[in-house]
Amino acid sequence: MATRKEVADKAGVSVATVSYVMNNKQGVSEETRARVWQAITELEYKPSYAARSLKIQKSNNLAVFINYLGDPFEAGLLNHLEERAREAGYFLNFQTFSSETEIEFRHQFAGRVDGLLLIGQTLQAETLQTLRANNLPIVSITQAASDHSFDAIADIDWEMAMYQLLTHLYEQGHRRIAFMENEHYNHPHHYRKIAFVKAMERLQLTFNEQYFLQGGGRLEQAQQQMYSYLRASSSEKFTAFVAASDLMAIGMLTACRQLQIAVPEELAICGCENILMTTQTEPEITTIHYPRKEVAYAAVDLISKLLQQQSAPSYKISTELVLRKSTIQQVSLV
Amino acid sequence: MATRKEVADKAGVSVATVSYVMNNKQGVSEETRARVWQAITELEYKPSYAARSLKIQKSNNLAVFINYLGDPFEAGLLNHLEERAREAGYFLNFQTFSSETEIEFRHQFAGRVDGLLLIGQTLQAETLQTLRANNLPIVSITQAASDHSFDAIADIDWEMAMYQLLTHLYEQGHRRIAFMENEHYNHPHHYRKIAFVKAMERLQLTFNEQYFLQGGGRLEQAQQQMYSYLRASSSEKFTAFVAASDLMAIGMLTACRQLQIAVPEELAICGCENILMTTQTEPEITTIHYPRKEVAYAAVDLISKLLQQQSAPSYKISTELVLRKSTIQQVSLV
DNA sequence: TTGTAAGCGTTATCAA
DNA sequence: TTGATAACGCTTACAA
Repeated sequence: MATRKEVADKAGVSVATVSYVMNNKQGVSEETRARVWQAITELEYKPSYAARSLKIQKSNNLAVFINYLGDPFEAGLLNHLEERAREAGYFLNFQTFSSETEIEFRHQFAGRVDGLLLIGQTLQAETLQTLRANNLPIVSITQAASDHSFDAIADIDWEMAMYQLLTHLYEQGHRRIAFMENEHYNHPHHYRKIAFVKAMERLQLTFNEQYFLQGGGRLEQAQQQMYSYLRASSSEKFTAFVAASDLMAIGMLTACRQLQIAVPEELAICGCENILMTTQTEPEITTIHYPRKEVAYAAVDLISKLLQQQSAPSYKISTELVLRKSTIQQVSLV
Repeated sequence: MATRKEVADKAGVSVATVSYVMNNKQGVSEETRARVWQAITELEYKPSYAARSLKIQKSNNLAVFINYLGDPFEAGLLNHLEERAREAGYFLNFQTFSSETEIEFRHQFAGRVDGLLLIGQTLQAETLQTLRANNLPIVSITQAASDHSFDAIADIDWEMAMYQLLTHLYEQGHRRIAFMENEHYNHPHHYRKIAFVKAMERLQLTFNEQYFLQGGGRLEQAQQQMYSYLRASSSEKFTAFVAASDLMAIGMLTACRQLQIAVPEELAICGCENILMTTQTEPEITTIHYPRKEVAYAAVDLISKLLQQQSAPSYKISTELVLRKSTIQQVSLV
């Protein structure tokens, strides 16, 4: 790799001039500028990121805390995050986050990234403090369950969305509506449970802890839990299930097929997110649409602003229900 | 952020000594070592990555060229890559790669990452040359279609696997076997087509260009192409389809369901990779198992070795077929 | 319009 | 066993 010094020598100027040219500063004569560019091209000179970072105290790297790349919802979000980050000149470091590794984790980022993008995780107070001390702005995509204030949040209006979804089920005649949750509290799914509970209360529907199955956010576990639930003989069964994620909804649907439970006739199932796979199942799955591209772009824009000391108000949009066969019956239950 | 100088002052030693302690060099008295550690802890000192990178000319970052994060196969691979990279002390930069951006792309990495992890892409000769000039080792996960030699490759034995898959179809009575390809040549799917062609020849099965449908690697396109194919009236129809990816196989299955074509009775469908979703469809999909964790770990290990100037021989393992209902009939076609 | 030089926070060589 | 000090390659006053 050619260095700036070599370019300077070749062009017969000082190193400073090379910098001026590289950074498009004005006050350099056209003639010198051309000569310097020529040398740059010939030597295939590329500035050193490390040196530049050290000097300006910026890395142009952003860390993204992910929960599980095997979830298509998250992968889709990351896809768009990366897209937008590139436009903005950032490199992204994807980091799988879990509570077990949180403590060693929190010291990893100072000086290595300029900011953090979370996906609905709940951080320990001390982690938050360390990150703050290192002057790292934090933007969360999707609301975390605990409300420690990040610098900004980009999300949909979950309470509204969940209320709409439950209203739809209510109109279809459902009264006993259960929820497949993700029992890990520091996970974006957890806030969806909170929204579910609020919506149930608002509709004055009864529920208790029995109404919550633990799917762990994973398809396999959701499928297995649903299977157990369906096999357990119980006098009063639920008539509808909301899953905290589409992936879990898909697992539940498979459990129903295995046990020959008709969906939606015997049981309605719906999810959150609207991942592509919900259109490939039989029946297709009713869900809450989560506009991944829009939210991801907003999140990158927010953190860009924060890094330029601009104000960055949180972004929260309303969204739509996607009604599909898994909750729609010809004849209502009522 | 405290710097090394502050630590040195606080501990009453020189900056060099702090470095010795941080890097666990021997030759420092226990007493000084303790004093320095104390200062480090109290000041919450963390070494600066940028400074360190500049000095030792290493970033401990690796770039990963991805094709499409929306494909669960790739996302799964990345999940394991990240896992292993973390153990090895690397941060990963995921970069969506496409031919359109390849030219600007190739200058982005010098000095910013220590090496590259590809996922079956085919690079232009000049890109390869630039990367080489910058002394970046390149390891490819899955074989690229063109055989420019990377420093190492971690993959399964596609030719063997595809031959096994076709043999299975052959034994089920199929003779007219088509392939849903990904027409983008610089993509891992492309090598699977090559393996398919070889296996067809080995089994002495006839085929021509009509035998290839273009699915673009995406579920939506595969579904649509399959739909068109199925609707087009043709005297001689294929009896089996191999898709270059499971995602495309799923799209094809949906097209069949939409047109009420029975799988596997009227048409057999199978894929490659064995993503989780192939167990959630009706019928479940026969596929080639791709051990993502194993291959991903191997790839990170290979690049680690290369970065330590150790020899790193390519890794190629045989794999297994996963037989499921989408290709298995009670009564054979023969 | 261009050059000089200090400094970013490390590592590592050489002395002491 | 420890301390000075010269790089690493860049940015940016300030000087010329």
